[in-house]
Amino acid sequence: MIPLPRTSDPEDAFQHLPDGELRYLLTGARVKITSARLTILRTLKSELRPITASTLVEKLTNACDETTAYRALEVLVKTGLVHRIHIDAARSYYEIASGRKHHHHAVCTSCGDIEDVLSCVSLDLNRKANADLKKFRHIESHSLEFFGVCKKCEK
Amino acid sequence: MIPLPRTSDPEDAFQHLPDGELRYLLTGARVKITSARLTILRTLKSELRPITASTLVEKLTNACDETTAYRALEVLVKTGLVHRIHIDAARSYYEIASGRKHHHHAVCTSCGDIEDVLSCVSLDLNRKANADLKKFRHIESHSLEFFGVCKKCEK
DNA sequence: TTTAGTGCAAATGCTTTGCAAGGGG
DNA sequence: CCCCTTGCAAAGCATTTGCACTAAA
Repeated sequence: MIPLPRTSDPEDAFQHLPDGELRYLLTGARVKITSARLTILRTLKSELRPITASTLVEKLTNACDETTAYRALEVLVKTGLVHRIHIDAARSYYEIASGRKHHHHAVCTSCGDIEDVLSCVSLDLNRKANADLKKFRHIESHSLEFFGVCKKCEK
Repeated sequence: MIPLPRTSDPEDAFQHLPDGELRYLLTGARVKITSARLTILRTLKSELRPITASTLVEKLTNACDETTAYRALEVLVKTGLVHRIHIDAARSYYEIASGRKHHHHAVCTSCGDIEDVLSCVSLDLNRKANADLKKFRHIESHSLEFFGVCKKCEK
């Protein structure tokens, strides 16, 4: 069996470009490749935890306007490339979705630090919830956040 | 065995008053009994689902100022008599806590309707999450919300 | 070339704050 | 009587919108 030439891989079309992978993701999501979207994806990818829109804009150091960031985030959330998280009412947090396994978050109620919860605490949660519901036929997703005081703040 | 006289029950001291139970709850929480707090508790108690601060204020029909409602809610959440829920970033939702079992919510992503999830989908969630965490010694609570399109909106 | 994205300014909506007056324990 | 709570007005922030301009496909 002859290996397919590398160029038959659609991802290759982007590999020689900067942000090749991100361009590929945006194309796959059927949205335009713009520098705001690329920069936001690149920034979120480098983050270890979810960040707020204003933190994001700071890190972009004027690569784009705040309004543009909100609009780009909206698009990225809709395409599923970015996840929006609701920890408190004050603001939304964003994290890269692509390439990450389903996970949850533990939030320090004192300093706000966030740690991922990778273990599968949530096996079958949607199905179990569904069994209990009258108004819903299908549950599509869930959000699960844990709260406590982290070790640093405990002291 | 002679039954204790009813007056030995501390709750009785409030039972003959309007909102006796609510007064008892506020006293137990060591906060002042004010008409704003009583009205808010009474209103939330009559609600079938969590409501926003502005919906609450509408229902109070000027029983108190909006600012007072926010301040009262703050106190009630701190005492644990009311739960604050973060479904989206736009606003907080509130529900009576007292007398209700631990439960979660299913939220319609189309119309915003909310149904309680009573079944125990979350057995041992905190402990399981804790086993996975480096930055935390104890997880104290969690929030779990389900999302889907309700039957009405499905059509 | 055509549609979608951008920047800037202004508006919106929820929530908080300052301050003087009022009410609960 | 003292302190906490209230009402009103104004401020604060995160987010959205309108509009003319620019850039992606």
